[in-house]
Amino acid sequence: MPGTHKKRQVARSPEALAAKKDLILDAALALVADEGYARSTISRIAQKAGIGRGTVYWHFESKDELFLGLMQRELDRIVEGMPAVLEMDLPPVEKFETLVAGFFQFYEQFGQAPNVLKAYLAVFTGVGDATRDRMAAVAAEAYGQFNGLLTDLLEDGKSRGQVRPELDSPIAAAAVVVLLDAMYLQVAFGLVENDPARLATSILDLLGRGYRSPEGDPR
Amino acid sequence: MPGTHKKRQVARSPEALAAKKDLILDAALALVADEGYARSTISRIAQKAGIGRGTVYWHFESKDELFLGLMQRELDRIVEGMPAVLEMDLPPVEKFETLVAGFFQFYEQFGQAPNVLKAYLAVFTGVGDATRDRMAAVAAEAYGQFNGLLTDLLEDGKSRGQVRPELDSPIAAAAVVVLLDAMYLQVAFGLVENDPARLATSILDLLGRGYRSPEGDPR
DNA sequence: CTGTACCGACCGACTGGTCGGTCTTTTCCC
DNA sequence: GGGAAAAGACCGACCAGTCGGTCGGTACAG
Repeated sequence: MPGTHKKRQVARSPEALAAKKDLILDAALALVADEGYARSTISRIAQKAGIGRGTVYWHFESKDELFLGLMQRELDRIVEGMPAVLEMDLPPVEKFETLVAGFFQFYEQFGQAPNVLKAYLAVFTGVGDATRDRMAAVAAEAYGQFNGLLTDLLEDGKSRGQVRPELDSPIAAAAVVVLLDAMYLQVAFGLVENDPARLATSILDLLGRGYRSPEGDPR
Repeated sequence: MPGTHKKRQVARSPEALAAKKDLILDAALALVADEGYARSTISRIAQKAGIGRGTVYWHFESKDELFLGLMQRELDRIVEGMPAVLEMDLPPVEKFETLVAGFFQFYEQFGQAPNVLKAYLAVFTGVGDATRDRMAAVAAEAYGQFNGLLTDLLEDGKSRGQVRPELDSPIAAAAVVVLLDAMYLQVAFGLVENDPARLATSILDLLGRGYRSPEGDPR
């Protein structure tokens, strides 16, 4: 079918609606990623999405609402892939590390890991207080899920002698989640000059075996 | 000397100048800590400092310059106390952990750790690109110093058998620095509901001994 | 009188959000 | 079927308000 020109999309269906919303969110993400929240005005988001200013407000109640939706969408994507790892036929510690490695890879898939991270942070700090609380709640839920999986794996690992029995699993899992995600913030802002990949490997090693020599404490 | 009213200070000396600058920085820090960067306007900073709007611009070239100075000042304070720990009569691993613990305590001394952290982050994301780069450079130097000390201590620990010999000290040190500081960001934004103190303890334990059971890998 | 320290009215730029209006698609009545 | 009316999707000029920064001025020390 030649000459299939669709300069004006028809929309109307829920899918098309969602697609348009995605279009706007994509534009917002791209913009905020390399210009920061402050410069990501509605005008420019609309311009980047190739739509009118008012249209943005037709799809989203406010600027804050737009960015809340952005975070929600991205976090949903993270959570989505997590349960698959649990289906794998591996000992718990391996699953644990696979899950963690997957977390590392998550941002890479965007191609521009630092900027994406930066973007979320920029949104998070640039947005109004009430919205920030809601965003935190959304994020906390995603983190809670990840945390729960890791806790279970650590417990499972304990029962198989792979994990130190005296470890407080929920707290340790929380520590791991916090540290992993947080590390990327540092990398994103260029506060550390090390290669992220090497840093990630080192962190996994550090978390797994610790820096202390296993031969007791000479003290 | 009764009736010592000094509604108008004389200043003039470099110390008084610096004191005034500090006054402004204090106001900016307090404001940004509990209102965020976006609401920390020059007007309100001036108001909080009890001075006129124009006066702020007499002491600082621009708003960005003000916040750059703010970050510089606070980071200088962190770095200041670090070498003292090295003088202590302790084995390297203990020094290492003391240093790390001191880092934990640093923010507590403000009384409102989360807000201060949040403030820096808000400044960092709210500020212009050029200023952000300069701030990152300032931060990177402080981090570099901390990192260097930790690396030395790990190396020292290796020579005494307290630290796993195969550990890549500079990378591990970087990982620790990154993780420690970054964790507070998470806590500051309420992304983790755990008690920061317990989390901190768990992290130290995790970094020191790892989650894996020392009895080899059953695999 | 000169230079330092300080002040706050004022300015231009820009922002998030609104609103009247346009064009397209669907619905409905005959 | 056809034509009118309603609904949906979209647009951008406009508004009120805010912000960083300027600038003319005052007070005072030397």
